[in-house]
Amino acid sequence: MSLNVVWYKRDLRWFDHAPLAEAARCGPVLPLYIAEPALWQQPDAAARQWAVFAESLAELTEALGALGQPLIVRVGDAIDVLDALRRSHRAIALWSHQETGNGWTYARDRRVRAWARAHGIRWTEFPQDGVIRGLKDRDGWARHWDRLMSRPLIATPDALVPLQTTDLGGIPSPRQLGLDDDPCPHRQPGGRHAGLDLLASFLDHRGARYHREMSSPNTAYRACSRLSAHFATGAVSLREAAQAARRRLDALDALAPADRLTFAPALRAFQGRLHWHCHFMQKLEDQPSLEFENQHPAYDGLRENTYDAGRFQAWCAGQTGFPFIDACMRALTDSGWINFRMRAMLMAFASYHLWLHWRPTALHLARLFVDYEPGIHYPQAQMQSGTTGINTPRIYNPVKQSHDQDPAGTFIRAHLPELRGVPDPYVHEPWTMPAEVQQRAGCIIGTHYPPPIVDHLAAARVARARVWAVRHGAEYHATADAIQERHGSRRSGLPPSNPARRCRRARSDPAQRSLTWGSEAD
DNA sequence: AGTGCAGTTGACTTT
DNA sequence: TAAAGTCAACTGCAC
Repeated sequence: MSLNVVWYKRDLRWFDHAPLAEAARCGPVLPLYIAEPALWQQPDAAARQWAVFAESLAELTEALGALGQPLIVRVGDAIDVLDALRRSHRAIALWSHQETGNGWTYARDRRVRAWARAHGIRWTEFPQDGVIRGLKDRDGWARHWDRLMSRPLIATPDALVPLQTTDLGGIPSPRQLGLDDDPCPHRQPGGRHAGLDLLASFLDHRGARYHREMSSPNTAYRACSRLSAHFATGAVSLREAAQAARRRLDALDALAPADRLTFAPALRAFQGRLHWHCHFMQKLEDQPSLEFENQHPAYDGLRENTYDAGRFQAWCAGQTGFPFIDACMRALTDSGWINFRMRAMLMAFASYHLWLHWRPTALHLARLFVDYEPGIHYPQAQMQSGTTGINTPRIYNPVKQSHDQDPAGTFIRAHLPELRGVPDPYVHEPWTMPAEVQQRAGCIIGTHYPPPIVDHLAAARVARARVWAVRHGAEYHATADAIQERHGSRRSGLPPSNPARRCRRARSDPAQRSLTWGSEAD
């Protein structure tokens, strides 16, 4: 009988885990996590993400140990580790989830596939999160997702046969993986228990006004589920969250009408976010080049040659002179999380107002997100930069957003101590403070806080003109229609410019408007 | 009390 | 998920 190696990647749980359950039915299981230094040294990786993984791994090994066989942890290259197992055991079979990761994990999986084939090792991969590998056509995707999400959750094996393994290995430190220091004082904890606690409190009370409170960073930290980090590590399965939300929605009938009336739309909004989470991952699964290249090639060359390192530094440091932008960036740096709308604003501000190419800015955000999910990140980064070809460019006004989302300046003052003394009328645009008010506020513009790095109205005007000039170019629309056909949601998105298809679209489902970026299934 | 006008609001379209 | 522009309906007010 062969030894069944369950290769954990970003599915660090023991419940609703198909590879573990199937492998356990076939014989003895060796649960394995390979901490790959080369992966953690990629430019999108950061120690804060590893910290969440490490906490999840600690719980995983404890839980598997209770079943009979703790997790075995190895540090090194995946093929070196797997090949060592192959050589020390008579026969092995490999079990895992399919991973929709970045280009590096995609290449690693192809290497492992070749290695497995060369040695006659069976590698069984299970789909995760409703992402379909080798998808030819987006039609019917939403129905497929609904079907997958309503399948029964997979039970944890009753017991695992203990192996006579000499060395379990330990969870490596960030330094062992080559990670730099990455202080994140308000990071949320990793691990399945923390994830299940969040799910329970979100469905019990925190999420009651989710759809209304997700947009402002003043309310979002509490009112969003904050499950995104746990979906990224796989400590909680998307399906168990979707089914818990479903059950909660069904149970709302017992509530007083006043509670039901807000909670029901909130839960439906949450379900929508879970759907969009996978919708975006499917995009990167279908087209891994979205991590590196403009989705629509007509935008090639638009920003590449105008890159301004000083602007990039100011944006990264939360020193652009726009208080709301800077407060969002500093809150994100401090906690590893910010709500979807502010992520979109930060990205759009960098791409439009500062005219920075999305690659370096997307990598910076990736390193700040404890819930970094490549399949959501790159399609979103491109969408907020106007390079997809299928989404209308949306340019956020940093001052208007400030008034809308933080009218009293609470969030700004919480994260920009240098602005605490600035009176209300100036907190959104401190550069308009007269000199004597600056004196009294203890905030001299140019000394304590920078003047705005750009004239935001003029910068938005120029950016809009540049992007629309590309859209009006010859050749643009034929390519855009092809992209819509391949990637566009069948529920929403721009109507194609082909009139025949526009008619067909008009009869399809009502527009589902919310989208997700990491978090919001957060 | 009706009319004309400026300014406002909201729905809808365009970029 | 944005913001600006357009247009029509509406409001307050002077005459």
